[in-house]
Amino acid sequence: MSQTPRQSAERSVPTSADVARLAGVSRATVSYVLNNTSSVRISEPTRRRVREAAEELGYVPHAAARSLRAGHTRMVLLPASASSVGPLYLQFFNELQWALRRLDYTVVQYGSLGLDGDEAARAWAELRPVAVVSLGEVGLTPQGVDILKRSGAKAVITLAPRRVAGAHSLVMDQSEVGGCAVAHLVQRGRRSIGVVMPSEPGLEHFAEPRFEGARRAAAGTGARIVPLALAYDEKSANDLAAGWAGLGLDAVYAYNDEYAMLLMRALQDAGIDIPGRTAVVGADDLLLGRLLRPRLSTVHIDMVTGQLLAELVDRTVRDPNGEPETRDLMGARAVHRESS
Amino acid sequence: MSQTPRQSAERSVPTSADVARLAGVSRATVSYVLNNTSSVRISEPTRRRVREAAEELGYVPHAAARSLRAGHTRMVLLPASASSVGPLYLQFFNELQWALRRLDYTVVQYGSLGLDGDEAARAWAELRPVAVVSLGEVGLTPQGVDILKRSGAKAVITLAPRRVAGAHSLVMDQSEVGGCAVAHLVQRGRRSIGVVMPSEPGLEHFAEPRFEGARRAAAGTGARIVPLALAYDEKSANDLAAGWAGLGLDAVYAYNDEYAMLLMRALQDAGIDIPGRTAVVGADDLLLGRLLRPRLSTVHIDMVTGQLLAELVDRTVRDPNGEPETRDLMGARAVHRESS
DNA sequence: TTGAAAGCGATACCAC
DNA sequence: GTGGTATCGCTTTCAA
Repeated sequence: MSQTPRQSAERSVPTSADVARLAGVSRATVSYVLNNTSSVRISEPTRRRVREAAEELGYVPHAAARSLRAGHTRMVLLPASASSVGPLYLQFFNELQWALRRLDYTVVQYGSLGLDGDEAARAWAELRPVAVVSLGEVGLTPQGVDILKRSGAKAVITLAPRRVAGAHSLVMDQSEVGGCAVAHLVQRGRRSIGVVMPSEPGLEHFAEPRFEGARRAAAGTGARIVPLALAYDEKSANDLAAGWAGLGLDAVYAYNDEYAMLLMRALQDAGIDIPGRTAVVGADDLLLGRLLRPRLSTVHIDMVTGQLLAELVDRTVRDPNGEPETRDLMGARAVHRESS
Repeated sequence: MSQTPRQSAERSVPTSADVARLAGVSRATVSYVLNNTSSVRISEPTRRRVREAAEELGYVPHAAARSLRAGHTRMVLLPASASSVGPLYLQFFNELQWALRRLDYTVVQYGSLGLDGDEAARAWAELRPVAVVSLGEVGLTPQGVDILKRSGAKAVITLAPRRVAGAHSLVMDQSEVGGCAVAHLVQRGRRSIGVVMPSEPGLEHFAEPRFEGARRAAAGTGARIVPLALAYDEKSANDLAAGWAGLGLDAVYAYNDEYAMLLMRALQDAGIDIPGRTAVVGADDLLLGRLLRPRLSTVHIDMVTGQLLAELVDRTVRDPNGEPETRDLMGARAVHRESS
């Protein structure tokens, strides 16, 4: 190989041994000083010499070495939610990161796009995270949970629509969203209700439970539910709107506000009066929905706060043998505006 | 402390030594088999025994130990972009992750919310990433870059509005966006142009260059530029609209499509004709902007593809001593619809 | 074809 | 107060 890096300056990465040498002390002393170890008293001059040496060399401790020695990490791994991030999730994510860092965890998002459930779990396990908080982007299986636990994860928490065996499942029951929307429409006298299913991949985990919730809410009310495929582009919306009359619907729950805005515009352009002829309801309570005319009715989702979840993570890490709680952490309520 | 974990089963994490023991071979053999080391021939029966043992124990290699031994990682660290992620960034991010994983890198987003530049750089450096790709969420200083390089990062790449000394700076010149918008407005005969500055923290890195670009585009045309603070809520928009007449503006460039939609609605509600009395231009070319009436004019941004950036990362990792290229990777063009 | 052993960097126990 | 040193899990050279 011609890759011998001899010419490059390639000043190698300083280690604690380098710091020790420069400060004229042992590596142990360096460790004590830099970690403020309280069980040992180091004289002030020594401390200063060590600190200065570390500063001068630009010493940064090696996380891998440290965690190897320690036998555990403080890493909380969040599978990176690629698709399906609305502003709601984003805010939640930020809160969670904040709160976890305050609890002295290192928060790392791991890009798992295109890995299947168990591949992903293995990849995560290699990093030996102390906790994994999955938001349901990757289908975490019971085997996946087992892999993670066997590799030392103290807490495996899913915020998925469905429960996952073995994990502390915090179910965010998406079906409530669909349920609220349809209950609202039924209550307002609608009986023939379309439910938009986004064609975009990755949204099924959310769309299907929402649809199920819609179906359940309609059961026994005499209302019928019709699934409607819709892609997030104007053509798809116009096609759907063009055949609207033939569907015989008097209302539609459009998965979320963005799809609802798209569909509502197409319906308006097709001459369908809203809410007169067809009522439209979205979900997520986006600001933009309020700007439409008529104003978009929606389902407001109360998300668990990041703070709360961070505390659960911490509690579970400290007592991993507590009973996995399966709690529902999402509240949903319909917000009536003008489109329904 | 009463935390002695003696009662818990606490089956400890399997290591390669455990696999070796179970398979009746040495740790070296285990390593050879599991890594498909080609420089050494292992008999097929042995291979199978090792594989089965690993499977049975649920063995997952310890990334920290491996990289400690190897002296380097394949980790590409992306500071997690907390605020300011539009759908545009999201797609780019996903592309980048995909492409990097295809090149056999481990992509990790590190939540750096609330850390200042050098703190953040030190935190990242602890993980010894082989590359850092910053999208400008954190103010990466030349010192920060130095810390990273000293800790072994082969590539430090910024996609920031501004150049950062020492890094391979891929400038995404946000000022072009503002420039395009204002040039478009001037060309259509507007001479008194408001430029929205979002009040939300974290957006300054984008908003300021965009504003600068706007100012430059107006210079010498006789048009005047007026900064307008606007928060992303209805009240702020209504307040701004209420005083609109007093501002004497015939056009506004609203930072991006979302702010533009918000402001446009408030202006319409205040009885301002658009585009007759005031033209409105956004940026990002969101689908939703096309749904408004009048349809929202915007600035379309051509983002560098994730694939391209991934290749640059890989090239830089392989040849860290190449000249840091400072390339502009963003194209912007105005899209005229109906609001201007 | 397989095994023994050194060593990556940091920590914490035990001597001095 | 401070210094030697064993150790964490893994890879890889050298010997057998």
